[in-house]
Amino acid sequence: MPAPTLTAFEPRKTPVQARAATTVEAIFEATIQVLLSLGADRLTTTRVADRAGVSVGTLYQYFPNKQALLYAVFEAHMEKVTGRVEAACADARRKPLAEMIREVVEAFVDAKMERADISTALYHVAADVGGAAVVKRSMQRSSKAIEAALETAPEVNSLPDKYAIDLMQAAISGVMRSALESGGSSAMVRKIREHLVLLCQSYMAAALTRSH
Amino acid sequence: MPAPTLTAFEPRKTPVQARAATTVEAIFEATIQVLLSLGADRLTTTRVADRAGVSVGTLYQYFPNKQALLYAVFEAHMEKVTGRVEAACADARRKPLAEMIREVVEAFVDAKMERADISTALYHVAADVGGAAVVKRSMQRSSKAIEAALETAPEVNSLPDKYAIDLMQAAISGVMRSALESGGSSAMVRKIREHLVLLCQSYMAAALTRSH
Amino acid sequence: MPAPTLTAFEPRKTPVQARAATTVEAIFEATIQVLLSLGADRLTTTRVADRAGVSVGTLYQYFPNKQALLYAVFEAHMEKVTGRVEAACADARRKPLAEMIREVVEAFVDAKMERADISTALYHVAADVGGAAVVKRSMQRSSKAIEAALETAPEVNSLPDKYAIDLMQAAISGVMRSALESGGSSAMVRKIREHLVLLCQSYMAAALTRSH
Amino acid sequence: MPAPTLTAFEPRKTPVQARAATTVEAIFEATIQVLLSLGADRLTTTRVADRAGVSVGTLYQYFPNKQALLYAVFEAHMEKVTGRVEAACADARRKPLAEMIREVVEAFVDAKMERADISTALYHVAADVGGAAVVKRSMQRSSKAIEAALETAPEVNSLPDKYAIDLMQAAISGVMRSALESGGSSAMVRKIREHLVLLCQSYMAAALTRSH
DNA sequence: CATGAATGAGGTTTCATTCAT
DNA sequence: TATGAATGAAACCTCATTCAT
Repeated sequence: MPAPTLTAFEPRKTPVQARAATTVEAIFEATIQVLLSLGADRLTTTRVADRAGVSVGTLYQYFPNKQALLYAVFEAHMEKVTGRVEAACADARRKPLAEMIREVVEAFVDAKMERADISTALYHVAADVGGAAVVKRSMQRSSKAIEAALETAPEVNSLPDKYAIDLMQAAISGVMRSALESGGSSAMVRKIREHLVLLCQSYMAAALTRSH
Repeated sequence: MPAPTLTAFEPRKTPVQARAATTVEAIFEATIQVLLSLGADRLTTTRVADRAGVSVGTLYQYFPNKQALLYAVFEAHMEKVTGRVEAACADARRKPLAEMIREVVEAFVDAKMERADISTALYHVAADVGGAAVVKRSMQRSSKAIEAALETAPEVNSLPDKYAIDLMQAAISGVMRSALESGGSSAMVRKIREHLVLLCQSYMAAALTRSH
Repeated sequence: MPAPTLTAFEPRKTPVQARAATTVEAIFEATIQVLLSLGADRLTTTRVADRAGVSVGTLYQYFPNKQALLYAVFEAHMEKVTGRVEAACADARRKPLAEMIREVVEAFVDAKMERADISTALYHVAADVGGAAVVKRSMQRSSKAIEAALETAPEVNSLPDKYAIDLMQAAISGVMRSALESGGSSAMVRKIREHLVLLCQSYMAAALTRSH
Repeated sequence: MPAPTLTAFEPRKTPVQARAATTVEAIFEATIQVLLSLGADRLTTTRVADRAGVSVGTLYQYFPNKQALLYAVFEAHMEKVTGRVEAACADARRKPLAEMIREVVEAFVDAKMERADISTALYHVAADVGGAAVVKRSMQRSSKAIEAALETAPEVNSLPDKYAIDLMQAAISGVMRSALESGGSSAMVRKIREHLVLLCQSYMAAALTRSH
């Protein structure tokens, strides 16, 4: 699986006129619409342009190719989710460990669920677009935020093993992905959210105990 | 993501003759080779046939279309992994809970890692092919096996909440996927395996406690 | 002007079935037809395929891209002309110098004029297709043939300066190109042919005198 | 080769203001730059405008379309070369025939070589742009100048056959083109220049003898 | 006058699939 | 049964040109 060259994805030009900004926004939105209604492999640049009410040419003024477009959309989505997690971490400082973890986990779950449809649609896309790199960056940012929060928890003396946090995140992501892909009801989601909190709490407790 | 019709994927004919079985095997192997060397989106039926040393026409004698081929390959892979987990569950009966979980988790990790390259390559494929259904079936089988094992553990009186086991599996899968996609070293994999055991042990303990 | 990579032009596959040979021939012929009727920059692969009575896909089975097709056509044309010159050289052995030159020059002129339309059409094409390399190879072959012939001329003791023959060829080509592009009448062509002979005879005589 | 309508190529407006003249000059220069760095088929109006530091819109204020631009650039180049030849002819009046021819030929060669890169780049362009007409006009002007010079040569009583001069020019052009396209070293160019003088001297001598 | 965003026809190329041999 | 030539819809992307600002 030859990794796509990331440099090829940079936006072609930055809009200077007001009109252009609107256009880019419309293209973004249209991409998601098409993704949701037709799925990743029936998404074509022409269709996106149509839905956005612009011509293909216009689309290509801002994105050098299809991948760049999808990459940008994916990145924006990840940015939103990561932002939420960071915010939750900031809010949770100095609270007891269990509560802290609950809040962070719930923030993540809620962020994902809020635009569940988009999340699901983007899973399909990420693979063909070098999404791994974006995911990695996001995880690193989240990790940093979580570590910083953990350090302020009253029960925590020393940080856990450096893999522990990443692993926790991967576990959460995996569970959410699984839940989203099997299209669980909202009742189910509530249950999963509950359990995910439990999972993280018990794992963190264990990991911290071990790290003495 | 309009789910592909599953009925369309069934193999066109069952290889009754020895020659046919060989051919199908060759096609399977070739598919994986191409997947690994060229990636999912440069995989074409012609290329697979070439690599397998048969003509495209022959390929289409055994698989009604490209999706069916990929679906079959994916299914076979999942079958292998699931089989391993089931075997581990059978082996672990009556052992103490912690040990039981260790063995099951390690079986899963090892099965995935054994053909890590294939696992990774197939992630890309699963999405376009209705892999979700296969995954679901696999998880259900594993769940059943795990439950059956758990019932024999000395410490366990009552089974945990019915979501707990699925969630544990989803967590494990998620972590493994993340590890594979970021191409971790074997040292890292060992560390992750360790932690994954810890995660599952602590989570199961917590979930069982709760279910009283 | 970044020279096109020549390796990219090699035919994609050699026809093994009889049907295929016909197809390739039809594509060649169609290319020339389109070139003549619409010109180089309105030549599209689709149009060529249509004219050839096959689908575009078929065209691409034999030529990896448009350039490869044009390159092949150009090469075939040069091959024909060069062949004629070589034959003329072989025929002219041992004849007096003036006559020898007359025959070679006339062979070249006649070969070009015989398919004057194609020659003209291909000038446009050669540039975009790395034709320079083909031209060079042709010239080298012709040079060798001419040298070999000259050595048998009774008046010639030593060969002329090594640039002389190439230069003579370039002069002939240039004159023919000019004549073809300005679409001279056949009367004019006859006149030009006559003068070209004179030019070459006098130049060769001078060059040989000098080389003592 | 359907000849483009020449009337469509005339510049849209004559630059009367100083600013405009600068702009046009910049566009000319940019065209050549792009031609040299990217080649004829990656030359786009937008790219030229960018390189020239103006907007596409501005470019279209001075040239009604792409062809007109290229035509103008080509014409300017030919104008320079032709001018040089005319000057050489004027200088050479009354000198002995051999010397006269030497000077004219050398002027032509030197003019071409001075901007060898441009010459080469423009060969590619001329074809798509109706350059034949420009070439023809240039040749006619040169012919006139050469004839006028010849009449003053002491050895010349009557002018040569009316094709002779055109043919000589075509020969020179052909040789230079060939030399430029094969990218000869400067040593080689000197040799070619030498030989070209010889070729023209001997041909003219022969042609004049004949015309009695 | 200059700008540059928008247009969209049209070009090249791919590839899953069929079917005559 | 196996073959592989042929198909052709459909995807991606470019670029000359226009026109509102």
